Amino acid sequence: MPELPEVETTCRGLIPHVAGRQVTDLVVHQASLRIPVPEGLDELVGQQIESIHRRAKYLIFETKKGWMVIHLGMSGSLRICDAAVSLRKHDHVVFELDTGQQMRYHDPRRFGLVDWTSGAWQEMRWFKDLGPEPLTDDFGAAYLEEKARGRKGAVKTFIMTNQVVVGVGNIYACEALFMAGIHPNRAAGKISRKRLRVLVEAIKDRLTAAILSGGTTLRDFVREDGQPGYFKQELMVYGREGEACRKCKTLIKRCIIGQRSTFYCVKCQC
DNA sequence: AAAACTACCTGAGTGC
DNA sequence: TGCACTCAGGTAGTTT
Repeated sequence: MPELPEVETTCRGLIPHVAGRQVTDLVVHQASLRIPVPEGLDELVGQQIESIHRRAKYLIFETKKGWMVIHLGMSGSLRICDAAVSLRKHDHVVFELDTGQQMRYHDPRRFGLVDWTSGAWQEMRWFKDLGPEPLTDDFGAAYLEEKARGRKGAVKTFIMTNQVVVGVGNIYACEALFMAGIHPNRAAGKISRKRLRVLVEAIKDRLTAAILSGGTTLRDFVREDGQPGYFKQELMVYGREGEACRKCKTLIKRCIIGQRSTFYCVKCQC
């Protein structure tokens, strides 16, 4: 999926087109997503989108009547286009706006979700056990050290755990660990506070840089205007198995950690 | 409590 | 050209 930078890119791209606009109609072409698209989503019709927020990898659309929550799963995207543009396969939910444009939720693998609540969004099950946002001061070395204490599992799995910190997926976990010089398989609880500080800064740095590049497009991700993100060019290890390390020329290795492909440099990371 | 594994789904790529 | 197979950005839920 879209990890945090891709969701943030989508959020920023949607705001000029959607914030302050009214949703005049809504058509669900495929309700069978990660959870069924709820009936209550109809309440959105006639409402003005006051603003769009991001929490973790969730997009939150604010109206006076309630909140729509969208997660892009592994292959989802939200695009703005003219109503005349023909629908594509996997355009599952179409939102008609009072500008005459449409916002289309597209998701081949259907791991994403579209949800609605008339209560407080924070009370929804998606937000119950989430850790801090990585780009805020709530996420720091002291916090991470406390969380890591006693953990014997791989640090890579650890930083990808949403109860620890949100928004770090497989790409940016690999990239941040490379930048921090930490081997992805090292036990989380056995990393010094000094190195955790470096890791925290590496996570913030890579996520921030990726947002500036409009995210990483491997296959599916596109911004609201259909353009790809350009951070792929800056990847140091992800997807580079057998290629030369950009720092030391050693060939990049791939292994499986927590069922996920993991890329690292044996010389730069220990 | 934490770690390990499962399930959800389509499409692209590879090897035969 | 077709078939069988592997792999892919996430995460909630279940089992060990």
